[in-house]
Amino acid sequence: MEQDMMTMACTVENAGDGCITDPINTLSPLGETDKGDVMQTSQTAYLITDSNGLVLLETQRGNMFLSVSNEMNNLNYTGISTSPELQGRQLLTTTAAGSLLTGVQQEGMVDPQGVGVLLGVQTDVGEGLDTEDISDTTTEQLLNNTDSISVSPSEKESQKVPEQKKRGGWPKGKRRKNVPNVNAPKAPLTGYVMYAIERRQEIKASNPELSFPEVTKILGNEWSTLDSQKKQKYLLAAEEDKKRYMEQLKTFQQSEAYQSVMKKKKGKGFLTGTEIHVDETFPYSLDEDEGSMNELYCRVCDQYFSSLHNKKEHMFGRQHLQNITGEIQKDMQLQAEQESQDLVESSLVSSHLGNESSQSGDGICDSQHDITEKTSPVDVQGFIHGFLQENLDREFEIKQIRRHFKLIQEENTFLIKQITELKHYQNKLEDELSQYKEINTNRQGGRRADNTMASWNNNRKIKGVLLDISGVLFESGAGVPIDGSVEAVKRLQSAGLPVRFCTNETTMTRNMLTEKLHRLGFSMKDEEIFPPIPAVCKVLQKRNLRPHLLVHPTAALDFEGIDTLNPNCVVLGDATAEFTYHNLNKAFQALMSMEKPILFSLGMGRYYKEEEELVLDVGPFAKALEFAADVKTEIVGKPSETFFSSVLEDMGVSPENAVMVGDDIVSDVGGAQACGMLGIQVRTGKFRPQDESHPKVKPDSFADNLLAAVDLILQASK
DNA sequence: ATATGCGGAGCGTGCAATCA
DNA sequence: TGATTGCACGCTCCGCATAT
Repeated sequence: MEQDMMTMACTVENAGDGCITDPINTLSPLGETDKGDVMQTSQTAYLITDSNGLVLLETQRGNMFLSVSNEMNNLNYTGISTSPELQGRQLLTTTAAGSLLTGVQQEGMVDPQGVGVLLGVQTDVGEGLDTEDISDTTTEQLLNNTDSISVSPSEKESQKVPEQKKRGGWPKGKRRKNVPNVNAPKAPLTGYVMYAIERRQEIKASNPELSFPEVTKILGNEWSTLDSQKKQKYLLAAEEDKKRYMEQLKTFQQSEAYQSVMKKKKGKGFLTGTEIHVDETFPYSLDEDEGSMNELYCRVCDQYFSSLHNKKEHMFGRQHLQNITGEIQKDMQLQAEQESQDLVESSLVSSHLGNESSQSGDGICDSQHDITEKTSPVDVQGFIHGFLQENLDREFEIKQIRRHFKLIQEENTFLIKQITELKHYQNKLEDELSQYKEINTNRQGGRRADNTMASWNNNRKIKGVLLDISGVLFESGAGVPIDGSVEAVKRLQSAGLPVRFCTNETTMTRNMLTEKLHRLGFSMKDEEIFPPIPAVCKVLQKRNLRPHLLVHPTAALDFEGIDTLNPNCVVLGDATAEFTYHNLNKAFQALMSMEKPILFSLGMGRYYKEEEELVLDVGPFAKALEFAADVKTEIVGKPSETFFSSVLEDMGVSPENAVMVGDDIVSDVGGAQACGMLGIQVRTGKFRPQDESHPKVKPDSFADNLLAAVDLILQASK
């Protein structure tokens, strides 16, 4: 056996030179090999009986022979086994420190301080032993004094040549869950836990069949019923441990790693204070620099607590420390990875430059290499690529934002426009409302004229009066006289003023109209009523014209005696329902068939009021034919000057001494003014508030009704 | 939430055996 | 020879009971 060994005479005392580095955690039971030359102790340790106490330690990395010297003070590292039984068990390293020889130490053989003094404890075994004695004694002692030293024959056999472990398992370098940093202090143990640790072993030793939870149950029961004096011992110990923890924690928090993590957290926005400090108020100090608002918040763990107590518990707890230490480890890992990457990159660059250098032969010096490493083209390209990509991303974002902004702007513009329009309508409606309110007030307050005598008639003396019928004497459709109108007419007639009733009414004959007015309480002669039909009949007879009639069927009766065969003109009245496409087209065709087409319109009113609604008058239809046949309409009726002149002629009054009272600002008032008469607009009939600001016609006066107008007229007639 | 120690489930990986 | 399958291994996580 000895011949197979190469003595290296390397003392374990001198293990610091690097040949012994790896700790072994167990020393297994001893035994005797079947060959007799090696006392097999376990899978990991052998005592070699015939080699001066040579000890073979089989470690996880290999085997080591330790020889015991006569000086008893040194345990010599002897060499590597080359025997067939031990082939492949090459010694690599072992530290054989205290923990390694724990089993032996229990036998009083090994000083836990180190193997170097291992044989110093031989005093326990006996002094003056030779090497043979040593080995025998050692073996014996180990066999006699170690409870666990017993190995079955089958085990011996199987352990003679340890089975090679199958490969596989967890991959090298694969990341695992972060293990709490060993530098972080362990949380203090409670009194109960201390008691449990101590008692668990005892209970387990006496009742090895009990499971862990069962033992824990027993422990819990024991602790609950434990004498307070006995409890006090553990509670005090727990208090001491807490102090220990506080001290260690303080130190830990002052450590560079911890501070680094806290600074990093601060940089990420978790902390807002200007500096990190550790003081006696720990653990609150680190987290209280944000002010009392956040004193229940742990920024490291990003967690809120319902009370200071809970937070305090948390700050003492493992999770908080794990978060801190996790950060530290992450930091370290990142740093390591960065360094590794830098190394790879720099080697790549070096190699690249080295090739270039050797190819060009220009001999780039080391300093140049250094500079090149710092400004590595790999970095620059990477940076440029990243920068461009980032730039593209940002540009895309900006484009989207601009598009969105534009849409919102358009929407805004549209809304502003709508608001402006609505405001405009609102103003208009408010104006109209105020006008109506004013009118209403005036009506409630009785009749009112807007002008004094001096201002409205310009000192012109009234000698004759023309009155519109519909809308001034009575409301069209309703068929009832307007308040005060009957009285007003009577007053005019009583004053001796000549009165003529002018109307463009063409839906009934003059007789029918007179009868209607009489029924309403008015008193006038038939010839004082001036509808347009009698007037147009005079014109037709005078000019020898034969009309194509488009008038109301009733009004047609007034054309009795007028030759309508072979028409050479068209007479248009308020035909109402007879204004059909067919009839209008017939009139159009008649006009178009004439060599010199003539179109008479019995009035040119745009609309009038009937039963609370405005309806189309003859004007729009006359304009339609005028446009279609390209003719100029001759108006017979209001506002024709001829019409008004014929009325004035009948009265024997000059225009400047006559006044027209009407509800149609254009036909009545405007037409009269055009003839040189005065015009009064009454706020009845078809009157609308807009008429008071009519762009073309400015009445000489407004009056709420005929009665008010008559007041003005009678004063102006004096 | 944490400590205690242990056993077992479950997962991921690598390797060996097997098969086409 | 490559693909598939099964096994071994290393590791994590969980549960157990209890007090704090």
